Amino acid sequence: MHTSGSGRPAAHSPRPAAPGGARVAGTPSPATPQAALPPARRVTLAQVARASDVSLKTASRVLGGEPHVASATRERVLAAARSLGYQRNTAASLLASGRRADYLGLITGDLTNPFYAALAQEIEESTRVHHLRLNLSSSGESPETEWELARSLSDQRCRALIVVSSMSDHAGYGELQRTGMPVVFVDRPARGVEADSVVLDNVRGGQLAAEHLLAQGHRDIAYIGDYDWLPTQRERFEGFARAMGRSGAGPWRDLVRTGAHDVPGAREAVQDLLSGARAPSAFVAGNNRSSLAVLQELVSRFPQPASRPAIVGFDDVEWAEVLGLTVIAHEAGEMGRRAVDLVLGRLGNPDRAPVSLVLPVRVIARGSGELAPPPTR
Amino acid sequence: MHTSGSGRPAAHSPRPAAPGGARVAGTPSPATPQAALPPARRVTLAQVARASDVSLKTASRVLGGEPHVASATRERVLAAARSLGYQRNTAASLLASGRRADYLGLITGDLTNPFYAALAQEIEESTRVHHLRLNLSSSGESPETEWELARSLSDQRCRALIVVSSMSDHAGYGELQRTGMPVVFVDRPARGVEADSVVLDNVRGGQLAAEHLLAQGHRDIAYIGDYDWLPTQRERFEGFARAMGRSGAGPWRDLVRTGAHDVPGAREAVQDLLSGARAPSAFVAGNNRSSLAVLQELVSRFPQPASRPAIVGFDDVEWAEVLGLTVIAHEAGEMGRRAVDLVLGRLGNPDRAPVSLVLPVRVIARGSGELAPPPTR
DNA sequence: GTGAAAGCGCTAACAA
DNA sequence: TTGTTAGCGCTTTCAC
Repeated sequence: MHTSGSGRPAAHSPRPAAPGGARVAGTPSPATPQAALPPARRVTLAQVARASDVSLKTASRVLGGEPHVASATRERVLAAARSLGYQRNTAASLLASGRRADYLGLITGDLTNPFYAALAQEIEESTRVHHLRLNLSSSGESPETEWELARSLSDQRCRALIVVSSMSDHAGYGELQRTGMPVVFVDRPARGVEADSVVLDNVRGGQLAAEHLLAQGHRDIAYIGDYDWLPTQRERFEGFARAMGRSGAGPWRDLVRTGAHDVPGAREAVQDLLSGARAPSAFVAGNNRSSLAVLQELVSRFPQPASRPAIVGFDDVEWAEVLGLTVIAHEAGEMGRRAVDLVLGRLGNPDRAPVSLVLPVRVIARGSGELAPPPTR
Repeated sequence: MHTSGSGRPAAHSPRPAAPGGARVAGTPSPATPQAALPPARRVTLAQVARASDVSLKTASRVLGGEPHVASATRERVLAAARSLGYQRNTAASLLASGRRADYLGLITGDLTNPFYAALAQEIEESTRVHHLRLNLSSSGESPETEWELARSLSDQRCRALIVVSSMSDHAGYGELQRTGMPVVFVDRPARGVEADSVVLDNVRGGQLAAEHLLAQGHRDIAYIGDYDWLPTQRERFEGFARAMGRSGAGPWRDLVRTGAHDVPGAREAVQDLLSGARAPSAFVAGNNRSSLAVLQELVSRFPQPASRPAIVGFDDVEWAEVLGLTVIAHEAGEMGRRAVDLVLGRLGNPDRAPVSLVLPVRVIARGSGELAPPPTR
């Protein structure tokens, strides 16, 4: 048996041709070779009809779940379909009927961000309740990829689309809407197109975070934020700036670091701040990645929890509780449910005026945001 | 402006008809009503052909990216397509060509589990490299939902399927394979069907966890595990049991709690153990959910880190480092890449013998697993 | 309750 | 380089 491993793998080896560290267990070929089976030609409705001695149309009725078929006939067709291994050809069905597919499309930016994962999960569940499926895909925050995915979904006659968009202009989506596909924007508002959207009250979130720390007596409050083009980042920062401006806390802008989308990037920003001339006594983290980055850096630099700078994070992720992290929380799940409701509402009433929903945020105090600044001032 | 919120929402209100806590910002209707536009009838290739004064076939060639078209003709068709807002009908295209769609299907069990999220992310990226899209959906660990999704994907003539299966028997997948769609099983092995698979060396993982704690002198080692039907859980437990059995650590089976899939469930199990007659001095957590649950419970019961029971978790999640959690780690990303390689390999060579890959695991020591048992024994 | 014919929008084969 | 013809597998009329 192999050993317990040899350190981290070569990062992203493009095509691991050789098995590398993996153990290959050649499955012994059992006695049922699949070569004996017919070629990859699919069973068609016509074959089922012939086998059960009915017309094509009757077979179609049965397999399409239509009424007005004698139950004896129905059973016969069903049996034939089962024994032949019939699988409906969705493409043909869609083409003939002119209907749209039975799934919603969801384009998100990053599967591994727990916030989007929670959102996707909730959308999935809401979708299922309405007897629709969900086709989830990720743009990797690339506008080009996003548009490609959106086009592809539209070409596939997807029923409706929910998008966490990384595009700065959504005029192109108008083209898709015009073919009868509702589009709902989540987390980031629609720009340049009339469409429904659900977003968070980000301005208020940023403001609450700053005010919470100001109330503890902090003045040197740092802000760690995401990409500057992200509407969520801009709005959260706007709220932060508003509260800081009002507070008279001095030249707070020196302690602002934005543009870091992942944990390593944000961590660098924190390191930079902590080794700067004016070390902050508190941090506002603009999302869950930066929250984690700030925590990692603080924990490693300040072994005693009580002596650490304060921090208010964003997004109430699963690990926030155990780390005693004060956060600006919101309901990702609620956002998902609302998005599905909007999409279905518009499916039922395409001409309804666009709706923009703004969901509330709130502070959850867990200790990290209630630490006082050091007395030596 | 509304206040900062009013506690947690009513859990899963089925259809939030009224706006509730959300602010509705009615978007002012701009001057471009979309009522003036033509109905939702799509532009067809025939219309593009007519508009650019070429045959249907030539238009098809241009829009299908085929060669052997005069560049002047090509431009003319492209221009017409653009100005008419042509969108290819994928269903018709697939039907006529008999090809399969340009995406892989991935069925996973739980979008919000960071392990599966990382897996999906990597599969997405590997897939994109090969100019294919990814259609991700979640079964919610329901075998029925999984099969429905698999059938639907197959009916849509999805190119190939990667599954984190919650079914106990996979014979049904054979039917899908027979129509020419490769199926690869990830994280959980194929049962009852000949198919490629990539899994972790779970037995060894469970064994390493137990041995690590035994080496620190622990004897009262608890095990917190997932659903008993999960192959990963069974194998991890098997490894744990093997190490414990060899160790002569007494009646260790009393300290085993399995069947908890989510954090609250696992947390209950930990509470139960900690208030039992024989409190464990160490924990092995069978996955990242139970790791978090154990940590939450230990942190809340034992304010001093040094006095806490030891813990070795499973899955190297993002928050493990900041919490000093010793884990059994593996490469979820590697698993994803291998799965895509297998799927593409089989696409190129359908008759190749099934391959089973087993990826290695290893211990990452971060402190929580190196705590000694209390001296009072 | 059942069936015949037409055609959804596109591509494959072949011809010109 | 371009066009013609014949379907792909299904659903929709509309008849019986």
